[in-house]
Amino acid sequence: MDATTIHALPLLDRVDDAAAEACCPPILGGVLSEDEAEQAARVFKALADPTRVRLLSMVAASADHEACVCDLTGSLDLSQPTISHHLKVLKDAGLLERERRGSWAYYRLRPEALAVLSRALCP
Amino acid sequence: MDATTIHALPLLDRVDDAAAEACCPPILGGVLSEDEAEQAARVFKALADPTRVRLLSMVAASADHEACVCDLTGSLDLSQPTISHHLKVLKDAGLLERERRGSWAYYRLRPEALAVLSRALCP
DNA sequence: CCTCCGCATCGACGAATATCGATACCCGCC
DNA sequence: GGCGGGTATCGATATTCGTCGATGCGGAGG
Repeated sequence: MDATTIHALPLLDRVDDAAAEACCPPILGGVLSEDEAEQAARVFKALADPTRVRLLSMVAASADHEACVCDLTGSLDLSQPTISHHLKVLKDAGLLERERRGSWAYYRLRPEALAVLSRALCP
Repeated sequence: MDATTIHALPLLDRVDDAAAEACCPPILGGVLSEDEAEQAARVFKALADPTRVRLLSMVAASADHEACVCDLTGSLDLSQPTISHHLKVLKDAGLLERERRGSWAYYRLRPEALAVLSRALCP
């Protein structure tokens, strides 16, 4: 029920240990089923907003690929609830992971997720 | 004005001839500007719908990476105008290109677009 | 020229989404 | 235990989006 542990990236299921050469599973690996398309679209939907793409790039550009929410809210001219909402969307999509450290919340990049997406699109 | 020739992939501008080793320009290549994020999100938005992801995979799985509209409408249990709309979105995003052949319209994959997207996400 | 067929556009409508202010939650600190 | 600062959630609202039926357009064939 809670999306804290379950990320919307079942595409990962296709990437087992022996999938190093299996470059293009989803998009170009035959016609996708209704469910597969739904799962792929869910991740792309998380990237379908300029603010979220920018947030992702900010986290990726930070040290250790992680950033505190307070830093992000200060850089984006949007209200704090809005930033928090976008970060939640990225987290639920499996692109970021959250960790509380003291009073602050840090969001860290999940490079595997981007790798899966990248491989899914390679021609 | 017309989106027939102009595709929404200025990301291609970053991929010049000497960019073979420049693996990750957009997302992970530093903080994106407002405009860059907007352009990236525009392409992702085209992939943010299950029907469109499926259409793309169908075209990609077809011979010569192209498919006739009549084939696609027959496979998706959606009205013909809806399919036509989704194909237009994919075309305007630069992911597909259209060609009239006789009475039929063929949509062909643009592998460069997928390659750009793939490189943009690689970690 | 008229008709049929494949496809695109238009107008409308319901659903989803981005955004905000207000408020609740969590945690270190006094 | 109460306070205060950093985040998340809630409720509301305006905009965007997916879908459809109806209609327009363009080419092939009688």
